[in-house]
This record gives sequence, structure tokens and C-alpha cells, in this order.
Amino acid sequence: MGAFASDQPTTAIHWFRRDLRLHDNAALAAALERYAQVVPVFLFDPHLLKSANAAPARLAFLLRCLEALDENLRRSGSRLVVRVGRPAEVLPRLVQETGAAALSFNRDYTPYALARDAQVTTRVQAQGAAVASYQDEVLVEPGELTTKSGAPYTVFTPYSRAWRNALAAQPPVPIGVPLERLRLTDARLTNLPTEPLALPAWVSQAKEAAQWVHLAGGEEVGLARLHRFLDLANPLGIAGYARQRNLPALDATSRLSAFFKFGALSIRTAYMLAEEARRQTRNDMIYASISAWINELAWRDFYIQILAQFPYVRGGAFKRDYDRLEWENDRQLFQAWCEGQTGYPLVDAGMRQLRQEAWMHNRLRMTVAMFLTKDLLVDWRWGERYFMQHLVDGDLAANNGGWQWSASTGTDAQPYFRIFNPVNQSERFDPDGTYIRRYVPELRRVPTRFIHAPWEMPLEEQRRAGCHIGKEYPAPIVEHHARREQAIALYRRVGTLADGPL
DNA sequence: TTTTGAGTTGTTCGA
DNA sequence: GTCGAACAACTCAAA
Repeated sequence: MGAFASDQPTTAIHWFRRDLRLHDNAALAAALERYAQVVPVFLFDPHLLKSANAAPARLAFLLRCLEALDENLRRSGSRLVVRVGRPAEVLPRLVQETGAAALSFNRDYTPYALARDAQVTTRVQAQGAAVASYQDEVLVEPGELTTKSGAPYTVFTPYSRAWRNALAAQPPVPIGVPLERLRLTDARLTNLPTEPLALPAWVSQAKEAAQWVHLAGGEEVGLARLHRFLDLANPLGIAGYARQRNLPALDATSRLSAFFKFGALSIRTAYMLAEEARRQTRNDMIYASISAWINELAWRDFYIQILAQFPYVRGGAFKRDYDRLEWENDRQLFQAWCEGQTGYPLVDAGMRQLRQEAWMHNRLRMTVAMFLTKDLLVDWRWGERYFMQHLVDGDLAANNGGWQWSASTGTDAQPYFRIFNPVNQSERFDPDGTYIRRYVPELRRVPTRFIHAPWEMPLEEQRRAGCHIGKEYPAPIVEHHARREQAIALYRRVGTLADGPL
């Protein structure tokens, strides 16, 4: 697979996957420049629509992005052709139907996508059509950066150094898409049958489905949100990011993850605009804030790279010894965690935000993940799956990387005794309890000095706050310090086992 | 080959 | 309240 070689007055299919936009789109631009007619296609792949792999909110967001994409295509005299089925079967049929000479798409690096695309490529090439794929989803591709010994980086800091150097040496440039070439004129192509854009039945029939329908999606919304975030005059924007991003009570993160996940926003455009803002500022704090945000883009590439180079992390520990951790896996404790009923206010607030908004502040993702693994001693994969079933921005690479980091099984595993104290985190990052009270209404009248550990309230205080521990709000389901010791023992046992005979 | 420095996001304890 | 040390030992990356 390479770039298209020559100019041909014929038809190509552009297969939209995680690049649901017309701006700055590598494969789409290439196809439009080289082919007279480009048929834009999206496939609903049953594998990716299964309830085990998807979240209702994420599918609703995907649908919004597709509707916006279709509208934008229509504005340019084209439209989105939608089909349902396995790509390796549907695409060859479509090539035949359209008489296309080529298929183009942007590369996707998950294990499933790599296998799928290899199969599609083989079959389409067997029909005599050209297949070209492009780098578009990441700033630096998996495999591009290696250590001096030629191995992939497995530690973030050296990776990010190499990543920054690579981007400085060859700054990414947004790719102009010739929209005027989108117009479909061939009657055979304008009349192609298409399926309706609709959610699978298990989502549309779920009782909570209605609330996600109003999610804002699509590239206009993504671009507008990016510009608002990068506006240095915005008090909740990037200028204060380094300081404010850790405070979940503020809406001071970019909230762009879902847009990046589906490519409704170009990572190149985002990087370039941030980099430009950084070049222009003379303010050290702002410079540091922009750098901190760009560093998050490096994390995104890092975990995409880890998943691509070490596909076994999907299902097992990056540090394989930790597959032998003896989790307690108590279903009742897991259930309480899912429902935000652990008795630890910050943890419960985070879990309830996830259910209410299909999104959780990153500080809370770490806190609740750490709590599930180190306080409840539940296998990180249970939490990973639960997140994927609820997050609007759920992404295999980032979610898996984050969970393995929290569980100390991943790259850069921090010492396993470094365990978040949920009360401590609460006092540091939600000092006045604003975030807690927003998502845990039964604690609203609890005074701030008890909001982080309400079980310490005297009975009289509980009565006054209308919040009795064990009644309106649960008592802590585990005792942190005791569980911390248990967790450390659990991890230590793996260490000794690793040295001894199995 | 050997050595050296470093490793996202912390906690606890005692002075 | 603030500070520094201990928490263990290992692996990675580069010189």
C-alpha cells in the first residue's frame, strides 16, 4: 500500500472510518486530487456495534458526526453512501458496483483494524483496484520512532522527547481538501443505494438513549470548540491549563477527546494551532500551559503506538508478570463502584458523572481506576470494559493505557505502593467540594470540613445536613488503609513469584 | 559492555 | 502546617 501513483480520470472510493471530516483529511484529499469522482462511504460494521464493544453515548455521538458529514458532503454536491456489513465483504461489492479503480482510507492501528484492513486490501487488489492508505490519525506513526537499538519506546518521557524532536524537524502541515472536486456527476454514482443513518436497536430502545441524542458532534462543533479552547482570553481555556486541568469542578480541559476519537477534528490542525499560539506567547505560564496540552497529544500517540506494537495489551498486562495478580473480584464491590455508592464522595462523584454525562474528568479517571484496583482489588479489565461501555470518547488504546497505568501493570509502571488516597485527592483537587456536591446531591448540605470524609460527621451534624451515613449516603464499603496494605501484599506476591519456580 | 540517570499525575511518617 | 525521607527494586534509554 502506498500513495496513489498517477493521475487517472476515473472513480475512487474514500472509506471514512476515524476521519469523519472534510477539513485536513489526508486520504480524502489524495483521492480527490487524483480521481475524477470520489464516492464517500461509511460502513456500519456489526462487530463494532455490538453492545460489548460500544457505549450508547459513543454511538449517538458517532451518528451526529456522520449526519454532519453527510450534510457537509451534500453542500458540496456529494453525499455519504452508507452500508451495513463486514468490510471485507461490503467493500469488494461496492468496488464492483461503482467500477472504482481505487480505494483510499486513513490508517487505523488497533489490532482489529489492522487485520480488517489487510483483508480488505487483499480482496480489493484481487479485483484489480488500487488501495492506498495514509497517515492521518496520529502526528507520529507507530513504528516511526525507535530507540537507538531499534526497539519501540516503552517509556513515555524518552518517547515524548523523540516525538517533539521529530515534529520540530518536520512540522505537520494541515492538508487542504479540494472541496470543489467532491461534486458527483456520474449518474451511476449519484443513484447508489444507501442505508439510513440510524442507531442499532439495542441503543435506540434503551431507556436512557434519548438523553444522548442531543450530544453535539461533527467537525464544525469540533473546530469551534478547539478555537474556543485555544483562545488565550478564555479564562477556562489553554492559558490556564497547566494549573486548572486538575480541578474537576472547572470545565477547564479541552473536551476534545471524542472529536479526536472519530476524527471529527484533525489532530494536525489542533497541533499546528497550539504550536502557533505557543510560538507567539511571551508569557512563561502560558507557554508552559500550551506545552502541557501538547504533551497530552504525545500521550495519545504514545498509547496508540503501544497498542500497535504490543497488541497483547488488549487483554493482558503490558508487564506480563502482572497477569498473575490474584484479584479478589468481589461482584458486590464492583457493583457499588459502578453505581457510585462506595461511600467515598470523590469516587462516587466521578462514577456518577460518567453515568450522567458519558464523560469523566481525567483526574477522576485516575482516582476511580486506582480505587477499583487498589482499594477494591478488582481486576483492571473489569473497569476497562465498564469505561468502554459508557465513555463517549472511549478509545481502546488510551483507555487500556490509562487503566494499566492505574493498575501498575503497564508501561512506566509507577511503584505499586504509590496508591491514591481518595480523601487526600478530594482535599487537594476539590477543596470546597463543588464537584462532589454537583454529582452527589445527598451530600449537598454536608459542611465542607466533612465533605471529603462524611463518615466522620457526628450524628448531630448528619441530622442537620439531612444525610445520615448508612441511610441517605453509604458508609465506606472498604477501609482505605487496610485495603492499601492488602493491595501492596498482592503486588509483592507477584514479585516473589516471578523469581521463583512456577 | 558497563555505567549512569531517570521514571506523569503519590502517600505516609516523624521531626 | 511543612519538610524530607522512606517506600523497593527494576528496567529503560543513552552515553
